[in-house]
Amino acid sequence: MGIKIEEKKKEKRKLPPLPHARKGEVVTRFPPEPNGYLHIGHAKAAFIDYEYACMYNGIFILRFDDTNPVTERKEFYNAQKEDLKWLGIDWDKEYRTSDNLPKHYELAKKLLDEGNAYICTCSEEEISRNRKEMRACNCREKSLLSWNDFIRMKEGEAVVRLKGNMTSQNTAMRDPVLFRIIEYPHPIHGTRFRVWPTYDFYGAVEDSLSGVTHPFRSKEYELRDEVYFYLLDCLELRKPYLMEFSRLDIRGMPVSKRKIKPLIEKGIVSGWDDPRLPTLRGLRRRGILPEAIREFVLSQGVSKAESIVAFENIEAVNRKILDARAKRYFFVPQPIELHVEKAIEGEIELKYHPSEDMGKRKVRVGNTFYIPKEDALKLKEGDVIRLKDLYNVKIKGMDRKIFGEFAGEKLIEGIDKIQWVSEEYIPMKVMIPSLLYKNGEFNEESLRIVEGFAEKNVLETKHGEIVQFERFGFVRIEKNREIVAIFTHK
RNA sequence: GCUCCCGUAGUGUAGCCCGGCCAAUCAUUUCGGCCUUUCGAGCCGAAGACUCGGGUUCAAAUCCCGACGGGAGCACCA
Repeated sequence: MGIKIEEKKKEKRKLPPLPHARKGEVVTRFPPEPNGYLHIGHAKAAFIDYEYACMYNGIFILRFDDTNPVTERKEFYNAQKEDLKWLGIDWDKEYRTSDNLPKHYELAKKLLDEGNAYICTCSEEEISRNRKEMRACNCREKSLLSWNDFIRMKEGEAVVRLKGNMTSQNTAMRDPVLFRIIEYPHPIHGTRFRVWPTYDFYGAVEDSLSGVTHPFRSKEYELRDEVYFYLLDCLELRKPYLMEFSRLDIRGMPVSKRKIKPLIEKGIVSGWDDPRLPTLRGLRRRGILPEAIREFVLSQGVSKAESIVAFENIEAVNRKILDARAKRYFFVPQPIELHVEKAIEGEIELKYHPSEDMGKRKVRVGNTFYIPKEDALKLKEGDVIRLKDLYNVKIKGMDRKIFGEFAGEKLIEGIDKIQWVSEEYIPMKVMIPSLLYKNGEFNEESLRIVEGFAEKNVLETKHGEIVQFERFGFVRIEKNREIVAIFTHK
């Protein structure tokens, strides 16, 4: 019975079954645009795609939707791949949408030839106005321009539009733009292409051609479903089973690139990896584990219901995973000196973990210690405290420092056990990130710094290692010019 | 404004398609207790929800209509 419960607990989180899915025949895809760093919202999409492919022994494709040369940047192709790998996501195939442009052009000609699309020379404003007024422009029926004319035109002079339905209730169907001209070098193809497809075109076409059976996208595309299927009908292409899910929203934390970018530009946060940010790099610096992100993100499910989650939910998942793995060290915030008479001097051993076998560390102790100010302030003469894992100390008096006396090694029940450092300490700063916004307003205290002394053994940690400072919280160690810790959570 | 989507405890989520076994799942949170040489983890217990109003039905969280609330779209951006 006990075993059964344990098995159940360890069982990995699962997604609900996929409609119309058969083992071995599911193909999913994650299609980021290489124009920025991935954030937790991307992680949700990527995990849903990836997990479903795994669940059905299917194929998972990584596709770079790099069809807007103005915004794509070369460095992000790799940065995004690194972030996905960090999450523990592997893909079976990888390609760029931009590599398929010749195929897209072929299909565009087909649409034009068969009267399902037309070349429109109206201005953006005219197009917008006509859409609002549900009116077709002259280009729609009377244009004599061909694909070959189009590709010789200048940026802004003309676009290819789908012949949808200008009187549709769904504004997305009112002749959406399928191709536009952009005179701007592409990070991969340089000036090889000038005509670029829009999302409505390549999204549907690529899903269909690459064999994707279950494409997922976030809810804001819902209105475009009709375009998606109509286009594929015109092109006589296979129609995948399209599904939508709600975007991830975290209270007090801007998730979208749109909201994060200005914060960086204004210097409100230090960069894309600022630990206050829900970018994958920010979360990583903060000590959030990829397993926790997966667990959290999948717990949100694939529903269309909008929600604003609290960051505590991520922390809770993370804490449980971390607790079993993180080594323990002593860190004393705002240290106050404690002088102990009749102290036992020498070298002692402390366990790295209370229950897991991780070995021991050595600490030299003399008669001088430091304990946290917060604990020191509570002390009165005559109190007996315990230096955790060491011995008891009776408080004799205090002025600037505290004076105490050795009071036995035997554990006394019910007294405070306080973490400490001996004279073998290193000064250390802990950065404490918290929510960027509170009640809708910028939180001036979103990044606090606490100074203190850590036991010297912290020097042995690796850059990026996550440890627990006992009674203080989990932190991730960064070793650059100096050694600092970033607070993860309690 | 118009159109579409969504609405289960403080938070998130299962259930809704195929009405009854739902006096509604799980997690988080909060509060008790146990355990523990950490303010962490673990264990036990408690608190707490079907937005509202109508209708259909023997029976509605589940189906229908309406209201209200939230979100999205109305880009040559995805």
